[in-house]
Amino acid sequence: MEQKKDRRIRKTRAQLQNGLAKLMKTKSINEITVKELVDEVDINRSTFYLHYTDIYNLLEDIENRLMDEILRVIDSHKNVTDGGLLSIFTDIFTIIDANRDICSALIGEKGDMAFVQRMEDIIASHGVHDLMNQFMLPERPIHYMISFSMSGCIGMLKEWLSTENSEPPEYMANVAYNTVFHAFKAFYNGYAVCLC
Amino acid sequence: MEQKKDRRIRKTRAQLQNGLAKLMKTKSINEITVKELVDEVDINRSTFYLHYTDIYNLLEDIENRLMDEILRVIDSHKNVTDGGLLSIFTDIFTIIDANRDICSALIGEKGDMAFVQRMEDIIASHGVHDLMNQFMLPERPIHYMISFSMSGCIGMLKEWLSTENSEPPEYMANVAYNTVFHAFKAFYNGYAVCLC
DNA sequence: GCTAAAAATCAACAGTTTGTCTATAAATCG
DNA sequence: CGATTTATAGACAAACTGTTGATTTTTAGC
Repeated sequence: MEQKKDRRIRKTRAQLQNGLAKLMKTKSINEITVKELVDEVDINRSTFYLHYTDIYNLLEDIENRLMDEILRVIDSHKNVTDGGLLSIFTDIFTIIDANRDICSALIGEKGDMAFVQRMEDIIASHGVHDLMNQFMLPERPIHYMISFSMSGCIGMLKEWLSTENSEPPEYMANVAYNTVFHAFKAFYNGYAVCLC
Repeated sequence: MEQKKDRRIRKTRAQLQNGLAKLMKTKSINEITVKELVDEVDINRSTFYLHYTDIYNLLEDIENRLMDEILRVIDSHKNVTDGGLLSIFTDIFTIIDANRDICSALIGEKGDMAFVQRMEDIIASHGVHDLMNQFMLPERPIHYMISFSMSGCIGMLKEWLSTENSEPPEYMANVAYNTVFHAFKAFYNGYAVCLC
């Protein structure tokens, strides 16, 4: 889809994206001005407006790149029948590990809730069927269970990103998968006695 | 602690806080200017700077009010020995229900990650001991489990706030408590066979 | 390599918001 | 009531914004 375009375009946008990621490590997104960013990466301010409308539009572009990457890898083995959720988790943790800087900014203290929401939606829409097939669960309260699990995974992710030299992506994918799996299983078994 | 101060001060700050909550329903916090807010509530711009340094400082004040309210209720029955987590959940869901407008803004799509983090920390620091006592869990991976559960609760909260005429706070507290409880229990039972 | 096209730079512009300042009017509490 | 505190009003320089037009540089395709 995305044409490769002019080399200058690719270079400029990469500079701006990396520059924003760098600035976001020192201050929150709302404090970052266009002028400050273009000074940082030594690009003319007019050039910025040639590509983006404002800082948030640039951030959107960065998020889209990440999302595209994740979606592409997920799609690449969607025909795998079993272990769907585990392999999706592995993919996501791996990609995030490769983009640690920007991801810790996006998911951290001064992060972007909309991005987190998109992440949750992706996991939910691609991974939940896997669990639905294993447990026959009633429609109603399962909604809360899904929200719980997806946000829970983000929480693990957040914790993982906040520590240096942390566990490898594969380990994290395992922990996340097992936790969600057991949570669903417990929910399934305990549903009749504890809820409603 | 908080002196009641002058009536004018209370009135002005309340106006600004309500005005921001109202504006946050239509646009994200970063797009809201001081000028726009004072026009909305018909207060002189100089007056705003008499109380707050900027919009984010005002938001901080709002969050602090909420946090104080939650902490006060939690403290009020900390001497209760059992069912600690459940009663904390009930308190929190009740207070949030009473402040639905501002809470859905803070936790929603364009919300404030720092606020969410504070909420998770409160639940974790006040409610986790309750679970620790019931399950003897190893120190290490339990950290991820705690993050998972706390973020999971926020996820439920988010889902709950996003729907009109939703379940009563007591019901939600029950669902959240049971989900966390069973997740921990499953984690405890399955730990040896599934992780590490 | 040459050339037409595209992109980056530069300087300048009006418009807005910001934060601070003074002086003045109004409201509060004792 | 009267002293004190707070809100208002207007003005100010400073910074950032978003756009424009003219110019230079780089690119892709032949």
